[in-house]
Amino acid sequence: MRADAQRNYDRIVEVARQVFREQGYDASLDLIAKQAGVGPGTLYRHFPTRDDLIDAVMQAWVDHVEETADKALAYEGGPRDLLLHWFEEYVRLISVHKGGPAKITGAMGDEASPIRTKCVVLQAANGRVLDRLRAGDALRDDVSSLQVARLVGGVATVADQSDLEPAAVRPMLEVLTDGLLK
Amino acid sequence: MRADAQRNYDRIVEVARQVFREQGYDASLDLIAKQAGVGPGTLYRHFPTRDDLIDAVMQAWVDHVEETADKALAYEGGPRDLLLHWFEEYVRLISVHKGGPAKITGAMGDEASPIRTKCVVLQAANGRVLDRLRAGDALRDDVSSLQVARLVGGVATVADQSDLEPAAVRPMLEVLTDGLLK
DNA sequence: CGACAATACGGAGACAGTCTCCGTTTAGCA
DNA sequence: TGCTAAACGGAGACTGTCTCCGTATTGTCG
Repeated sequence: MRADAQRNYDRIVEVARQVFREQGYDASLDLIAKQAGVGPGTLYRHFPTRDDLIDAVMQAWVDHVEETADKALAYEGGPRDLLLHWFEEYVRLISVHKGGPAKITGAMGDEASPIRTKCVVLQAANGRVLDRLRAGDALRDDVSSLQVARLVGGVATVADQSDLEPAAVRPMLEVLTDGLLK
Repeated sequence: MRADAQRNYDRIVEVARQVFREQGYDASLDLIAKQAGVGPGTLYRHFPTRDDLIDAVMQAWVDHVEETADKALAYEGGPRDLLLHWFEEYVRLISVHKGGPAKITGAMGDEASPIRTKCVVLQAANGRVLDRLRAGDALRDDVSSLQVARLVGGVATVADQSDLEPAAVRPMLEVLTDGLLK
């Protein structure tokens, strides 16, 4: 990539991250281009679709996901607390941006989604935690990791769309936890 | 209301119902106006916001909700089957239109929502079923009916956005059911 | 019946967002 | 330094939302 192209690419991603955080994922892309000091054409050449831009914005986030899963796995305690704690982290992770839960959970399992890579990372992290529980024979065995991701994603989506406090989300996650453990 | 106004109102609702079913709740309103043979001004005078139109479209649906709850309550069997059956019906009810689950579940608890009346009806129906279970001391008592509605709504939202088959939704509802019963 | 408010209509157009095309500019190599 | 491929960026086409206001219709009252 040419130096100027790289410069603009980075600039756009940086601005987009900020704007998405402030206004949600449906912010105007032309506005992002303007704030980044480039024309709309430049933005659309680098990121043909909105999802492509979102994908780029989330790059840093990926590392954070793995780290969070590591921490959750290091947790010493019962299965219920482990799972509940992980679910809370999971919700927090996918809720960094307004509209994020719906976006991510909707793309989960969709092979063709532009943000697929992010979903894979998230699913891998979730799978690691669940496998630990499966190893201890604590998890009911008629649900897949994908289904669990969708269940928790569903709670996060509702919480996001209804502007719920974390305190209001917790009991819902408890229900999930109890429903998932043997 | 003047006769011609009434005529146009009915016409718009009828067309909107069909278009929403085909294209989802974000279909173009000007297009609905055109198909109904009226100007955009007329549509927007009758229905200032999209939600107002959606609300009108859902009027017939309200009756169906109550009826469905009645049927569920008439069910003879264990709490688990009763609850699971009701949840499946609930998901079906709010999934009549693409985007419906998110729309309805997001509005739940929002006093100012234009589709609030619909949510109230739905919550009342849900409350009736849950109260029956509470009477039999079968339901965990740290969750409200609203929280249950959000949990099931979350599953429906994810299913809607990921185009899941009913068969894929069932196990998720089973997890909820098991998590909710004592 | 006819006239006159009151009510309702509807389309032109302002505005905002998406996305593309293409003439212009620039980077980087020879 | 000169050349070419790569990249830029903005004008503008297109689509959807929503409003304003001149025009048309309704229904009532003398």
